[in-house]
Amino acid sequence: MALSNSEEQLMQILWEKERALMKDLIKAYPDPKPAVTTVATLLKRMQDKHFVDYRQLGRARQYFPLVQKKDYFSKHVHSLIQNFFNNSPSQFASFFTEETNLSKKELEALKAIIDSEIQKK
Amino acid sequence: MALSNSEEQLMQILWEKERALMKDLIKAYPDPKPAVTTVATLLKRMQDKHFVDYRQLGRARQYFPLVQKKDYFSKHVHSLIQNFFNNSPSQFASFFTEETNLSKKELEALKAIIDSEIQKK
DNA sequence: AACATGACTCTACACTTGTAGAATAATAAT
DNA sequence: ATTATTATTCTACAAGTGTAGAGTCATGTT
Repeated sequence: MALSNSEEQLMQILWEKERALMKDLIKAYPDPKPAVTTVATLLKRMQDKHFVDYRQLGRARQYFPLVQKKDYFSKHVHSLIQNFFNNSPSQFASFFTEETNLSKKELEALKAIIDSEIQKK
Repeated sequence: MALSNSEEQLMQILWEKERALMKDLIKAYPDPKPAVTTVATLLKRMQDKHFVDYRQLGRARQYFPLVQKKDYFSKHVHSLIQNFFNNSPSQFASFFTEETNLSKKELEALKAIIDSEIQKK
């Protein structure tokens, strides 16, 4: 099951911190901060969904992500590509390149990456 | 306000058809097809969200999208980039290139596109 | 010892989403 | 005319989501 929006936001914080106590999480939220109970509820739901777990450290819990940001993200992109580009990554890529306003420098960098990928083939 | 999943699915059909009557929509759904009333509900909600409108054609309604697939998609990608790549399109691009398994041919094609984008700068 | 603090669980509640039956209206087919 | 078909609106309901108060328990503080 997928994360809801507010769960995903919390997940972002966890990915950044790698592991965190409740107070760290609250601290990381931008204003207006949610109530502690709200975050607790989200964390519990995220545990049910197997996205988060924790370790009991003394009296506090240290929460940490069970899913890598990279993997999570990867699924997103793939479903985007599937839904919007007929499952064609290259179609997506060209759309992306034209739409996103990359600077010349960024484009050059990207080209270099592509070149190195081509080498690998 | 954003489209929900099932609304988005319906939107895909509409984008493909450009305009469509109820029966066309139902026909376009894969099995198991939803009830007509379900689609009607979705359409109404989508109208409320200003994603869809219709023209009365005789006794039937011809539905059509108010939002371009391209624009809608663009927002998605941008928010992905913002959430996952710290707002750096080039970071995203390199991740994408490495993750998605593009063939050599696709990579070459992509490179050509990038070249032409560079020219424009 | 008494109280304040922090973290967690329970409970709740309004809103959204997925899904569709019932009722209605209009037209098409017999 | 009677009936079948199709599209629409109304109503509903379970599940999921966003948000948080109340209560509890352990610990830190005075």
